[in-house]
Amino acid sequence: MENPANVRVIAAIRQIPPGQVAGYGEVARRAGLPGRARMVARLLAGNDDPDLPWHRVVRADGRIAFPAGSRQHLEQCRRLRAEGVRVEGGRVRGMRRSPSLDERLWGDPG
DNA sequence: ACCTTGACAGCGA
DNA sequence: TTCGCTGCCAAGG
Repeated sequence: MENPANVRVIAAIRQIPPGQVAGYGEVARRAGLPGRARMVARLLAGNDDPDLPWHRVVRADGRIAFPAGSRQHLEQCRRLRAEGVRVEGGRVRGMRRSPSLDERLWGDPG
């Protein structure tokens, strides 16, 4: 990792505790790189560290980014389930979708 | 410099 | 909820 940004992202991914998941954008945000979700994806695509909990990174809607049937998809699903994460139909359950900006600002269900 | 591609995200229909 | 479009950033040809 020559780039400090990449280091931040990797660190953010490592910050994700077992049994929990985070979206790409979420990871980027935590790494102090808002709007760099795709960068996280690129980074993971070229990741070579087996210790990196890449399986805890899913899409914002909780779906696994790999196409169903892919070996990587099975692997991620398998690892998540191994940590007690509920995965159904290639989607992670138990993960609350990020509240809308309005809801977040208003803080009221309306 | 221009266009295409990718483990993405948000909004509207 | 699912599908489609748009916005986004970085890398490769």
